[in-house]
Amino acid sequence: MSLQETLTNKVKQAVLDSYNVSIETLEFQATRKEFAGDITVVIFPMLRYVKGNPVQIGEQIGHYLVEHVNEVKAFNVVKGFLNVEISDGYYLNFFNSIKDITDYGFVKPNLEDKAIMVEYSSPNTNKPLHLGHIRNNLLGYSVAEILKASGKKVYKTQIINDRGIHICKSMIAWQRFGEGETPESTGLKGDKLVGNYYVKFDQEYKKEIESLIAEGKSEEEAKKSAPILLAAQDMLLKWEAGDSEVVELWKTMNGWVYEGFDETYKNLGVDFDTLYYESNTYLLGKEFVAEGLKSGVFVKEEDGSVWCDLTEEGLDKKIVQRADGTAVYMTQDIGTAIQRIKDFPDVGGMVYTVGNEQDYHFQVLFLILKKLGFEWADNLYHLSYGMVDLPSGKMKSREGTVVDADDLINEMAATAGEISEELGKLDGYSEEEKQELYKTIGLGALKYFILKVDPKKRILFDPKESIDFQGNTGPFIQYTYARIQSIIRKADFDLSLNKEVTLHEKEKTLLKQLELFPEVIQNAASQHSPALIANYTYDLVKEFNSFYQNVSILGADNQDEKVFRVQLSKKVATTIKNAFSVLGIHVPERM
RNA sequence: GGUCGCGUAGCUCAGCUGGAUAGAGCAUCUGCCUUCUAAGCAGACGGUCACAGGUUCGAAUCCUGUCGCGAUCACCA
Repeated sequence: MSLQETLTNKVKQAVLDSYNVSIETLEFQATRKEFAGDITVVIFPMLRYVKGNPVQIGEQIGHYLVEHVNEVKAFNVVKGFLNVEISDGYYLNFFNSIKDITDYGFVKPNLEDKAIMVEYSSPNTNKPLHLGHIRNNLLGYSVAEILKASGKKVYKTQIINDRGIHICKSMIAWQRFGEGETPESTGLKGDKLVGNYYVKFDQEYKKEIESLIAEGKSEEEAKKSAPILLAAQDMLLKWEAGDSEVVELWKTMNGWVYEGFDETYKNLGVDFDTLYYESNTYLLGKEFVAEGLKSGVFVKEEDGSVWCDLTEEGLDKKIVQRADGTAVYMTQDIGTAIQRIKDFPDVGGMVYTVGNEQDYHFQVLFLILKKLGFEWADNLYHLSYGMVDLPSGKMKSREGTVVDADDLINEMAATAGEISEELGKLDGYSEEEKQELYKTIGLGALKYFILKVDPKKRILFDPKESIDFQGNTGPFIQYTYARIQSIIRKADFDLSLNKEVTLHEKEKTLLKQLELFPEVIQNAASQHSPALIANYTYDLVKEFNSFYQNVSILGADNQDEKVFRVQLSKKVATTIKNAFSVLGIHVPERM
């Protein structure tokens, strides 16, 4: 039985004995640090059942607890708050029970349970990844890892938006202006090369519009009739018809992009268990549109377009298939969802990591899947996150106002390198080891910067103000880990705990913080929020540094204390490491 | 206009399933490296929790309205 359960029972008993009333629930909170005590029982809610003065009631319960609960050492009552002091013995026991559990806080997946599929990244294949994708990738990866740590079986996936007019635009521009350029011939990353032609298309398109307007056409007309756009649209038709030359070019250029993406994913440290391509799933979507028509979930308009009427649910009508029979975004998302469950029958729910601009889309998608009768439709979650904006506003690939993912990752490592060089603590490291470390620190700074904020909030990223390496940052936490490793390297004595020690206040605070970790993992999983892990880790590390700076570890008064402090530090380090692992952040041995 | 989200210190963010005097970091200022890594520690300064009502013993937190910012309401994705 946990301490809180014991206290709950005993408080209830105390109230029953003293006032002859039984109460249902109690409210506990951690005692604020300005008061003596560890756990606080809030008396106010009891006043509904127990008539009396909250201070007196608190005193009464406090006395009862001291008498009947071993772990309760003392108490004090401030206003309606009963602050209970817990004995060192309790915390030492707790520490002994977790000391050797290397994955403390994590729950082993129960393979009987249904798995969760987490979708993230899902880029278009016509341009390189940028900071917005980085947020998506980090969030998706981390939420997947958090779900795993909370005891779920997880598949990571993405839907690659590999077909459509956008990729035809890059293709047509490459055909016309590319002169046979390849990643090999230019030394460019494949996604960058293709992205250049996407920009090139836009430039040509704009030129053509201008000259058409000069010839007297209206802007709207010009936008629709620009030859290069018509060529792209024509190419899309050819693609859908299976034109071998177009399909060949499409495969080649997408191949370049995938190679580029893979490199970025590798650098970011994210991975996928299985991939889906839109070009493979939109047809299944159409099948289910036909089925939905039969069952009356959808209706066909006179022009042949197919709709889902969601007005009863307070939403609009939504198109699921065009008049010409071609698939829309919704069609293929329906297909993809169904395909995934077919491929992985153990999946019982899905998480979609997609920006909040698509809130409505997912509301509708989930509703439609439910109407189509899929039971798993109840377990779909849109992990909706805020946009990453620049001071100048939204990032736009075509206008070149993007923060490129690869560039940013490299810049972060470079900055980490500069700081490290200045501090000069890496004697004995080879150049290779140093570069590896700079990458770890740079990525740590970037990932933490993004993951520590609540997913649903938008992030303003100012490229001129570089991401911090001090304070509430990834490197600060990594630094603390490295510090502990340094101590462990020096502690070349027997580390088995013998006698019980008297806890220092800072040690007790650390133990209390460690005690919270399993609960934090569970909360982060149920709320799909890496930010909770980040903030927890920061609090733990802050406490540790205070301990480190105020209490001598290797210079403790006696061997027992020394051993205990090293062990405690070690546990803090592994907890940092584990917490950071679900954020996808590595920790260094030195820095 | 309808719908959804956000609004907390100069800046970036915690806290939001209601509880004590609203917490961190950055920035500014003061101390601390002849003792375990100063990417650190200890402290100072800084708040009408957007605004107005309401519910409650108690509201940053819940409800309603107003204002501001953003998103969305396509036979685009």
